Amino acid sequence: MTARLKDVAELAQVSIRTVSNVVNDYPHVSDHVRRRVTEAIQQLDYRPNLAARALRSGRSGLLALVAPFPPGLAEHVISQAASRKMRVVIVPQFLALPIDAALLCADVLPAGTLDAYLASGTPLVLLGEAPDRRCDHVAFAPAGAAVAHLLSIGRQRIAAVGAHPGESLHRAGWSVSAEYVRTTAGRRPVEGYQAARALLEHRPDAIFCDDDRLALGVIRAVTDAGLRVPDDVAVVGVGDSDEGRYARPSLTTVAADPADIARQALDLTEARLARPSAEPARVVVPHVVLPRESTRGSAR
Amino acid sequence: MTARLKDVAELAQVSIRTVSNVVNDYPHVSDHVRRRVTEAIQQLDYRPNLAARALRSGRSGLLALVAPFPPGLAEHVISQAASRKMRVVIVPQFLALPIDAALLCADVLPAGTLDAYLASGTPLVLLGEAPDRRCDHVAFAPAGAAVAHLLSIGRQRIAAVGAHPGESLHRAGWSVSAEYVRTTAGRRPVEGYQAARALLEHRPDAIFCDDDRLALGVIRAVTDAGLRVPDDVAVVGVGDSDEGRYARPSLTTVAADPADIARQALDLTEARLARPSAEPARVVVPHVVLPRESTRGSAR
DNA sequence: CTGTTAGCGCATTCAA
DNA sequence: TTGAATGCGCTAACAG
Repeated sequence: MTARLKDVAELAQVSIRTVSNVVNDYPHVSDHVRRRVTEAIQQLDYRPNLAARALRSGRSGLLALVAPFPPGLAEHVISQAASRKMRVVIVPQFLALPIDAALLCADVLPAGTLDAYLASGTPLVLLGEAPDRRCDHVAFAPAGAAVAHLLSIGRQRIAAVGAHPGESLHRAGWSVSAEYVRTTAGRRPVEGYQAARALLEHRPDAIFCDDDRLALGVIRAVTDAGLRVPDDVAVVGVGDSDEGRYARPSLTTVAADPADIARQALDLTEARLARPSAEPARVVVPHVVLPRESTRGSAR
Repeated sequence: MTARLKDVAELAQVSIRTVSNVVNDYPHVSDHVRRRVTEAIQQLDYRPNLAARALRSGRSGLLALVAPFPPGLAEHVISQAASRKMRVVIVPQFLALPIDAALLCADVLPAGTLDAYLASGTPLVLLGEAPDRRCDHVAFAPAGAAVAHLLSIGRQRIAAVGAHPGESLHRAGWSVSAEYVRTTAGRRPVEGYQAARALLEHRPDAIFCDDDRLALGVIRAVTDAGLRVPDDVAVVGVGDSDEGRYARPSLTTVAADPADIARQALDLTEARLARPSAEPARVVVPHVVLPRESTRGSAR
């Protein structure tokens, strides 16, 4: 049988309340008592029942990252959340967990899901480009920087692949005709591959992908078509993934500091939890282009 | 104010018990009543409080996948779990969540963590090679198939990179000297890259990596060293990742059917939950080599 | 087939 | 600074 607060209290000869105080790091416990309680906890291998705690307190201390969530970013969110006494879970959909808040990548949300999530009443922080006035938002719009980089290396016929490539480019002040745009539902390489095959018929000299994994498929499609990257077609991704860095050619990518994104997202989350009815906030995180072989010529 | 069972019961003019029955799909509810209750639920936007449910029932219906967990496998576990009325969360560490069971990739566990997890009393299912007699286990040992494949294409000086490369090869009946073995803590491409740089001094003609992501770094290291893949050095990974499939050269990999692994793991989980004190079980899932360019010559 | 009710383990209000 | 007692929302045992 698993130990309860009551068992610890009996062993330590104190009340339940005192044990609770110790467990939750309340200040007003005498050192003597605290030690006795701590020992009892050890001895009984007491672990708080989180379901009970969540029920009673109305808070679970859990922050959900809704998949798909970039692993490189998740890493930072997890480590920073720990120092803020929040624990992180990654959930496949917005499943009914007793969570305090959720982080979502706005750009890959299927239509309509955001409404459903909002209806749940759970505080939401959106990451990415698509703006939504109804919730907090860490904004990150890489298309502009990507296009600027491609223009700077002399590319003219810039195509785009991703969730909302037309809108992204448009916001970046760059308009392209429809045949230079391919929308993908997900961000797997296979989707990039297929999109690129279609795109290549129109002879772009550069392809911007709103995710590195898409870009890896794009590179393969370009080279399979007998074209060279970057000589014939330059490719830019987003996110600075490990795989892109070690691909051949290595992938030029647009990225923000993931620690920065994580910090902003957690700041917004904490602020929201402290003041649930505050106006939705929005912060913009800066990003940089990391030029690699896919836009500047192979190392050999 | 969020609606409770009681509110629904009042609106639907039935008892709390009946509402609970409807919510939990108990059979013995008349259609008429069921409809009234369902409408009340809709009208009040009632959502069960999962903390309360977990506290009361002692079960959360949650299966945790402990990260790092291969995304391609997680996908199958998630979809299959849904049809078994289990929900899945991915947790960064074995954090104190009210979970019913956890799936762990055995080969990447830091030493000592398994003991800690076992001590928690949570049912555990291990996936991978490293055997542990204390818990259920879906066994998968790709090294043998990888080595056989490399031998079949005439390779002799086979090196290995991964979590326990020496042991893996040894179990596969293939012994290598220490300079052909590099152990990595994680499975990121950078670790494969560094391991391969060291390995290349000893002129292997093949490198087996116990994970595709490692292998991508290895390929880059080999080509950066001015050697060709596969002509000079063949490379084999494990896991059939999307990135490996679209890399250049595309990555030969050893993989089991992820749907099969997921099914076995969930079968073991369900059996364990049904009979917590049963003897630990072990199932072996078959795997196949998927030959691609990294062992058979580039497409062009 | 449906109503009534007792706790699950904990945080917390009110006393002391 | 600590103790006793209440109830969070729900499931399930018991009753009808």
